[in-house]
Amino acid sequence: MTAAPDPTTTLQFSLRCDHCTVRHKALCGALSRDELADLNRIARTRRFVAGESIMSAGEDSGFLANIVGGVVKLTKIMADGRQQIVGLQFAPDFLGRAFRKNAAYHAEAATDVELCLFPRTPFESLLRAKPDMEQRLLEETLDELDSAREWMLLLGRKTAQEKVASFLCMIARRSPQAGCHHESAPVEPHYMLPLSRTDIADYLGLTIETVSRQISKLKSQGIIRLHGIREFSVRDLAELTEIANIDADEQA
Amino acid sequence: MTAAPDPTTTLQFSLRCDHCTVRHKALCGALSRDELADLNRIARTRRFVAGESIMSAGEDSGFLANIVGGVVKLTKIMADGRQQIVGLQFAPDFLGRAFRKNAAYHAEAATDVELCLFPRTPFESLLRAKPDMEQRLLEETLDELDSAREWMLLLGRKTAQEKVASFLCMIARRSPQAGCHHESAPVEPHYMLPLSRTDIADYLGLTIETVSRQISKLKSQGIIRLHGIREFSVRDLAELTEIANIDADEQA
DNA sequence: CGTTATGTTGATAGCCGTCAACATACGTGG
DNA sequence: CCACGTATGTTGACGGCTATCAACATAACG
Repeated sequence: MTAAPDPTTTLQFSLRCDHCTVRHKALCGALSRDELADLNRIARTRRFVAGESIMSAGEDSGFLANIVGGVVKLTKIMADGRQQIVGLQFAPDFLGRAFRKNAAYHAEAATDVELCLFPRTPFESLLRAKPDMEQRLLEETLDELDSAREWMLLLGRKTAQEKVASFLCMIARRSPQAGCHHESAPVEPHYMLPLSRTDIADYLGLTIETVSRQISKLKSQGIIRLHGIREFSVRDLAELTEIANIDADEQA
Repeated sequence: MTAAPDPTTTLQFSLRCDHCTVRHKALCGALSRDELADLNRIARTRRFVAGESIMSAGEDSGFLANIVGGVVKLTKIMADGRQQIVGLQFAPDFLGRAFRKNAAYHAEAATDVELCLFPRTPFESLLRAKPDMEQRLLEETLDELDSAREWMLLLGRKTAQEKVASFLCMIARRSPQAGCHHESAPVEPHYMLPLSRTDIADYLGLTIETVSRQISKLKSQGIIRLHGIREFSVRDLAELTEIANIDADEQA
């Protein structure tokens, strides 16, 4: 970790955070420059390769984090091995269970991941001291709760076809390319799948075989196209959305 | 609504809140006596009978609330009528989506319910002004998120038998009688089911027929006893927990 | 006491899980 | 560059779990 210049000497000091790609959207966006310098002093970045475990259920990893890049999956595992992904988090989401040491789930890098790590204790003190930041965390947590409930509807009531279509819609909607509908670009945007078939199955409460079959079916129906195994494009997003049985108001 | 005495005249004024049964556990427990008087001035209580709608998805009810008594179910409904309960809330839980007008789900009284209602705007201002209270809301929201993820595992990966057993365990654990294991009381504690069979099915992602069959099966196996239709007792809670396939650490 | 709502039980069907074979992609060492 | 082994993904056959449809039982209610 490189030490930042003493913030008391000048207001024009530079921080690693200045180059952070998620700086203005993440929790730390609520901080003043001086506060950011304080946070900078306790934070450090770390990379995880795809598949690497970030935190384990029931044990305190000792830190909380911002996701700078990549996708993190949160999983629960039953004694006999059945597994369910209970959350997918993208940059610049916050990672970790504030105010409780033992998370009830595992966190694992779904892709290569870069995190900005904060030791738990000083970060929780900072949260308590900065209501703006705590409020950002509250709003992010409320959004995650809404997403979780959306997924409960999917897990409890949707068919395999609807589940897979819903997943592809979610990926298309959350991808960076989304929204870039150049009139001049007649090509369909390509989306990356951040998960393996096994992970998709664990996210949707299905088996890999069923996931594979439903993807093939959508492909043969001409709704989607596959480009390699981790990339796809959508012919008609409205039609895919319809197959997914997603209400208008649940897209939020 | 009865007006409280002017708090400036004395510190010994009385409030309706003094008699509130959830006062010390709810969000408002974070407030000083004067602040409580402020809240008291904008709050009012209201009763809902079982089945009555409290808030509808996509529209702003204009208020947030504490649950003083009863059970509230949060539901999502698909266009074709399929329904999923995405949350069950008991006193003294907080009800409503702070900082967003349009909740993505309906709230309905599962039993007769008493709420302490707060108009949205002044309550959100109060939240912003009182970090202690906001922090309580954050912690409650984090707990709800944990519960939602717990339920995602159930919906995605558990069998019908495990789902029903898990539900009964949850009721037993959250019931007021829970924990009162008098050595001198040889009778099994009786628990009330706060939901109809239809609601249980919608909570577990099953049909009412399957719920009914699984309950009958547990009864015939001697794991549970039914007393009427809305009351049950458990012969061996450990055995029921085992059937539910609940990990030790997920009971939190 | 009749009527309706709610819950139970049975028969059947269909969706999705399981098991198995095969295909493709990926990595490693010759 | 190719051969090989492993990991990952696809496709097919079959079976079981749970949904569906239906009849009946019980409870709730006027």
